[in-house]
Amino acid sequence: MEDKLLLLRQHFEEIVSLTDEEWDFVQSHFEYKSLKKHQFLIQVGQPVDFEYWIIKGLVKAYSIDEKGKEHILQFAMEDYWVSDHCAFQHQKPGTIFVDCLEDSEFFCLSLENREKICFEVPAVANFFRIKSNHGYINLQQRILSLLTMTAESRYEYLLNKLPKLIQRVPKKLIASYLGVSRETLSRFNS
Amino acid sequence: MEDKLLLLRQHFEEIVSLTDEEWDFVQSHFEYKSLKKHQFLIQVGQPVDFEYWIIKGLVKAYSIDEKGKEHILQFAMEDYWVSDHCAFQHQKPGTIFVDCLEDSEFFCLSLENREKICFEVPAVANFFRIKSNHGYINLQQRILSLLTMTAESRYEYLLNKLPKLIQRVPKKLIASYLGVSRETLSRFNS
DNA sequence: CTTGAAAAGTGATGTAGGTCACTTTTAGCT
DNA sequence: AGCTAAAAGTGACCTACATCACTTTTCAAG
Repeated sequence: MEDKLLLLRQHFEEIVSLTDEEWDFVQSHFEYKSLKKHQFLIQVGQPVDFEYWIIKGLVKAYSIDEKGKEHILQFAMEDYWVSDHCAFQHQKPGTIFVDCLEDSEFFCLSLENREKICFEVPAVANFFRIKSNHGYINLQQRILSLLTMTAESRYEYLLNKLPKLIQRVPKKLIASYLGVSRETLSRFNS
Repeated sequence: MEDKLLLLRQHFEEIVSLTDEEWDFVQSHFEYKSLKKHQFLIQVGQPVDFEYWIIKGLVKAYSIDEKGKEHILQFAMEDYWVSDHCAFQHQKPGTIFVDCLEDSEFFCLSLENREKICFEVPAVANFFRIKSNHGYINLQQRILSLLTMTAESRYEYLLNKLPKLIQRVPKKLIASYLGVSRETLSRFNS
């Protein structure tokens, strides 16, 4: 476990500096969790008690429309944060599903604990501020890509940006992330 | 000007508490700017020295594709923050345009000053953290709407969510925000 | 190594929404 | 009030992509 916590510390220290005492305080507010492939981290209608930092593994966050079709909001793997941020922030029931595409391990942070460490250790508030800002920028890029690009160029773009991801995820899920049908995506390569 | 700064303080205090001394310190790091309709706040290729809190007015943030078509990332009005967050954060040249749809006034915050007040006044770091988180949640919603909804229902959704905005913005810009052509949008009402 | 299920590929056909060209309406300036 | 330019509406036609139905390939579990 120490090695895993060290990874988390490194993740924080990529952005802000923490003293050993600060880190001891911070790390004591995380819980550990591990799940097998196909198990759910978050489900629609269930409480969302945590946001999760992924130690290892791969998950998908998605919602299901009236027709039963899956729409993928995010893939998240090692070193990513994932949650139903909306439900988590407002402590409401989940609005999306998050489940594991591979066996996965997480460090879990409750809202109460997050606010505690943010108000106790300013560097942590700055860490989350900067992280959140990066996330915002990424989503803006994705919106632009949905507005400006064809399905095919969105696919090429993703191939370049996250080649590793494509290896680990079935194409039909990539299609659902790009907002295109499985069949259409399949016709792109050829 | 005092009244305008008071508005800004209220904006901060909706989320965090600040002492008078803290506020004095914080407010001294903002600059005031005012622009007429059609003037640019940010331009592609130009330095992005600030992020802007809108005291009054309305702006659009957009990019222009190879075919010269405009794609609107965001409308922002009173009490909103706006910038080219990506360029601002990395101090790179602008990647989008932001211009005024109405005469507008802003408080401007440089990156240096933002980091200064965030590291000096922890409440401010928490303010931006929480704000940024809200922004992230909004963008996620918009991505979901682009993935799951038809152009028509996205329009209806927007009509319900921001009726005031529709009054102030020409429909062709709404179309560009929704990712639909002007002509198609025009056929929805009828 | 086999086998059953999930994933991927493929053809035929349907449709939401785009594009182009033109008309009508609205709104800002002098 | 009168004029110009931008905005909005509309018809005809086009295309990217969806959907459906089916086949082939891949892969994991016994």
